[in-house]
Amino acid sequence: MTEKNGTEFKSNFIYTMIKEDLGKGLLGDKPIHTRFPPEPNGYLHIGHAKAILLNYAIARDFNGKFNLRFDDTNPIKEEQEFVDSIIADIRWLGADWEDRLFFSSDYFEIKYEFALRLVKAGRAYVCDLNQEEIRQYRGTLTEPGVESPYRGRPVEENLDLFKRMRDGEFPTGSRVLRAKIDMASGNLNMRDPVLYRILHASHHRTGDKWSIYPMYDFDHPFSDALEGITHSLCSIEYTDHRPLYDWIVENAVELMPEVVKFHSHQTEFARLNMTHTVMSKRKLRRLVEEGYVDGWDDPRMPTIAGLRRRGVTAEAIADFQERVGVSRAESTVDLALLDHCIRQKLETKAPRRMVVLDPLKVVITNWTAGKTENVKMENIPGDESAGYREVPFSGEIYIERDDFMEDPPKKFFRLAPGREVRLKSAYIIRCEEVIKDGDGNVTELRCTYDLLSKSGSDRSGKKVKGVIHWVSTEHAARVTVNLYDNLFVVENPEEDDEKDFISHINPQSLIVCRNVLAEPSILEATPGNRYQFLRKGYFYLDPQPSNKDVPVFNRIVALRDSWARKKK
RNA sequence: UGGGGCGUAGCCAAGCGGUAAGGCACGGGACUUUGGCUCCCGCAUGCGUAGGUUCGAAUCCUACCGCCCCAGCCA
Repeated sequence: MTEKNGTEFKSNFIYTMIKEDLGKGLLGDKPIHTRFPPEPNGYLHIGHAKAILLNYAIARDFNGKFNLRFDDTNPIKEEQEFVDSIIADIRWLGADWEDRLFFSSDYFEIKYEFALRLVKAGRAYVCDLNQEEIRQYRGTLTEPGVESPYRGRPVEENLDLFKRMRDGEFPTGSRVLRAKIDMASGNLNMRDPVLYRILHASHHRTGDKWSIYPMYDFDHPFSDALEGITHSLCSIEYTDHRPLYDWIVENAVELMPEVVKFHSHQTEFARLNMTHTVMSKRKLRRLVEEGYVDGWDDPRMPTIAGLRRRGVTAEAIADFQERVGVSRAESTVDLALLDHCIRQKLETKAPRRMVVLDPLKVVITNWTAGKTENVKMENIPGDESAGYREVPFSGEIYIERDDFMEDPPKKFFRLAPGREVRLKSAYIIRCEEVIKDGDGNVTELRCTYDLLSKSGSDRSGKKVKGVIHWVSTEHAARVTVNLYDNLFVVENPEEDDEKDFISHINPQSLIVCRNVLAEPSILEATPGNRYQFLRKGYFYLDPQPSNKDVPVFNRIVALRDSWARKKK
């Protein structure tokens, strides 16, 4: 087993199936070929990432090919803006389609030819029933359908009508082309499904060339077969469509032998759901349109664009995808798993910085007035190659407000009256006096430091349990920090059908901290930089802040905090 | 009441007739100049339920139960 080739250790039903197909020589010398088929009508989210990375990984692991093909058969819903964002997102994720970027609409002409041949073969007919009538004739879940009165239309008449549909002679919605299959089938998809509808609409790629557009069930299998896709993966809800998929491909192989030589097969797997978020396009759109978030790329959104802007790495998403696995069982993955993957990838890569989010002033009373001393800090613990930096220390600093407690519980080992704590990479200080304002709020701590306790050359003999971060007041840089948290307070915002999912939004999903104090080296941050703010979490320099004067850092994910958990 | 799919730990998920992998979460401990990281330990006499076949069943058979999807000229 090697790192690059995952076929040995990835144990899921799809890999198993492919290995069997390969073992049986089912593909001849044809390489494994997958595809990701997005409809350009919205932004991609992490659920799509699962599909993208799965398809891509299969191609990579089996030395096959991976296509990107836009399913653009409905001009009314689709836009160029979305093809651009989808391409950018997939590229960022690292899935490589090489030179195989396709559009379903590229094949409109050959598909039309296929439709013609179906008609000639007597397997498709033009139906004049209106939408409502078609619905009624289709029957119900428990009752069989009734055959359309146009089902027996002669081939020549069908041919004539279908050509005239293409020529734009008839109004939108007035006629459709249907497959002649089985109106009594228990599977509604087989009750003479619509193959083409009349749509006088301008398409983002073909313009006004067409006035008929193919339906998914006709278009998708044919496009797969045309591209030589060996394994066509899709989500579970398409399971019912598989007989129709096969019907189309079998007919394509028979009727279009000059272009279709391979019978692709559809395999379904469960789509990804995650706790504390929503994944449906409709709900995500509502969040954007009703202003609950700042757009599709808001860092709280589960969109690829949102995750990217938050600072999540593509590497973490790929790791997440592999850990989640693939199966046919409906599942909702704990967001904590994604958080774990994010932290794990950043642990050894993100340089450390000291940043105080909620400051409490500390004056060191026995420090020489006006003196500044530089202390040396490692950028990444345990990684010499990441180097060191100098951080200025002085007699007035800020520490995190919650690193002090006036009346601490037994296991609290940070600062408290009379207690000692180490200032990271500097000295041990003792809290001598607590200063409060008129309302009893702590406004300042008076401490003394131990000259002998200097980090790296400690001769004090003291052993303190607590180590806290700090920032020298005089040298502090000011930055803005966006603390992002789960968008929803409940695990499953969609659980209750009665209650609008909006009501579960976390009012604290974004806390903006302005005038946050940071060690001066933070100003060296350049776009794309990720840091660990000591004891706080991983942060990403926002690539597109609204205010360019002050750096804005987005919290990617908080550090694990076993103290916070213990407190509960 | 038709057709299809799915039930293995709190959440994912291997397992394919030989006696329940792994990850996350959780609990405990060690280490620690990040209450981080790392490292140990623990965590299903049990695989939706009930029967049956078998020397042996999560795996095979039967019946039941529960959840999800399908009646777009959306994908």
